[in-house]
Amino acid sequence: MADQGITPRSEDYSRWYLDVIAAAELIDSSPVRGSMVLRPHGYAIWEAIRADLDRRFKETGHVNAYFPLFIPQSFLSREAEHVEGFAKECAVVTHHRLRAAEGGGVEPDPAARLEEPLVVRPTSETIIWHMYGRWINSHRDLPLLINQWANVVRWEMRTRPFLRTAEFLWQEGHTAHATRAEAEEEARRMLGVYRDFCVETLAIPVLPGVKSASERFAGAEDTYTIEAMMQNGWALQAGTSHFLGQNFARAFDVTFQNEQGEREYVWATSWGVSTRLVGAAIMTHSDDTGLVLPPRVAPIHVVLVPIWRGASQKAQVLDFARRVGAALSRRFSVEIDDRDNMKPGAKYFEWERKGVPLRMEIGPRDVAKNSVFCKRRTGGDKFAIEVGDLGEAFLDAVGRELDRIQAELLARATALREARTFRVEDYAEMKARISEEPGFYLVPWHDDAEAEAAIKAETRATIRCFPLAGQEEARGRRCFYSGRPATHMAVFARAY
RNA sequence: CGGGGAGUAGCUCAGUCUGGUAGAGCAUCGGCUUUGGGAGCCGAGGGUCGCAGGUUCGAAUCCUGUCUCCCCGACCA
Repeated sequence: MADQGITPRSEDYSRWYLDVIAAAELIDSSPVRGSMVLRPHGYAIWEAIRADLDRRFKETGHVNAYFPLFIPQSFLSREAEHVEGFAKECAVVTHHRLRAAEGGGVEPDPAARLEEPLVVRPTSETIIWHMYGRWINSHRDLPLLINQWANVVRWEMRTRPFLRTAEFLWQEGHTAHATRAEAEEEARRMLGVYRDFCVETLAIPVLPGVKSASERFAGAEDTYTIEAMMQNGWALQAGTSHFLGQNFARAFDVTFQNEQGEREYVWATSWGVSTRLVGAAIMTHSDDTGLVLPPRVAPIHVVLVPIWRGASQKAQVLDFARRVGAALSRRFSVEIDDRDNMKPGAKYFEWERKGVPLRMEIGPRDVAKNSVFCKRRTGGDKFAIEVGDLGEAFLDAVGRELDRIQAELLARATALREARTFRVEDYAEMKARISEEPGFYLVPWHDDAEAEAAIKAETRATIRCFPLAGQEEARGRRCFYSGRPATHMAVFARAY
């Protein structure tokens, strides 16, 4: 293993993020610009996220399905705003066969040009609503609550591992409802599911809110968001949920017969989170030593490092470690690092880099005391846990340590966000501070797209959202920019 | 897509200016010795110098093109 120097956050935050990812062997770059290879340790984090969310989706009545990767080009033009939003970043398939090229290699066979080009999905509203048109006839077919786990492609100009890649993994929920109220409720319900997931599972505090018109999803009437704050004070949109009105129903002519026998357009929502969440977790919790992961998504919960001197100790220590490991495996994901070509200290550094929440050192002294010597990835002194008869009491004790780590991470992230959330009354103050003190700037705001654009040009900060909570504070106040009566409370921040 | 930087062994890099046929440390493999916070000794393997053209007797080195990565912008989950 090469030297895994990690640039300190204080020196270069972007570099630090890339170093952490490389040192933990989460991803590798691929030969194609902007597409990343998810290595086993990185993919395992996504698998944990997916398993947890999938359970939450099913608990709220959704079912999974799978729609095709390829979308007929003509579908993208059906909804005017939608095409405008995505046209610039679509990959298009034009041929279905290669042939040998002159001078070696291969090239698309001109004789195999597709009659209609196929777009690699940047999102699936169009093909899904095409299908919904065939499935929905009566109010008895509604609501239709479908989710899919898939990859999508958006040909981004600038990419960043996990946070923005040309191809990424995500889930997209697409629901159809009989009434506006029901669809709006669904969009908000799923935002709540995302919020709960981020807080409970990823230990990331998030701010739920509504997007301003300029940040709204292409084709949506309302876009809801959860905004997270990274350690450098920048905002990251961690998930979105859209109330799509009847836009896609009209574009794809999806109607249903209501109880009075009248035909009506269907009301829609869509909502998604992506592998960006892995990046959010990394950026929120990791430190200058390397990756830190919340136990609930850590691929390995506990690593056991046996320590011995001489062959007889080795046999004794390994036997004990394996019995402890077997017991822990009943409830946790466990790794026993019995490599004999590495000293214990080197192993500690390696597992810390990889973000394993809890380490147990097992040497002759621990065997004699029937305990394990533990260290939490979040810090603190080493401490012993009695293993007893390797029963439930031991597992409970280990579980409490993991819960404690989970809670510590959430508390730290919450404290950082609170320390970096600023209430500001006038624009000059934000403009002066935001470079040196990046964070969430909560301000009274008179909604105005031009003013928003002007602020972005001057400060590079954008409206991340109008928080769902606390909008009543805007009443009777003046916009921090224009002085006009405030229509909203807005959060401005630099964003990824 | 514009501006800047970088691609040489698994990793970090030297060699490029001044063209002469590839090097170090770490990692890897074998052996011995080690193991409570980044081990030591001995030996070995490993590179069409990102790729494609060009100049030249000869190219990692000079020229042109191209791809990928990183940083800064504009665009975006």
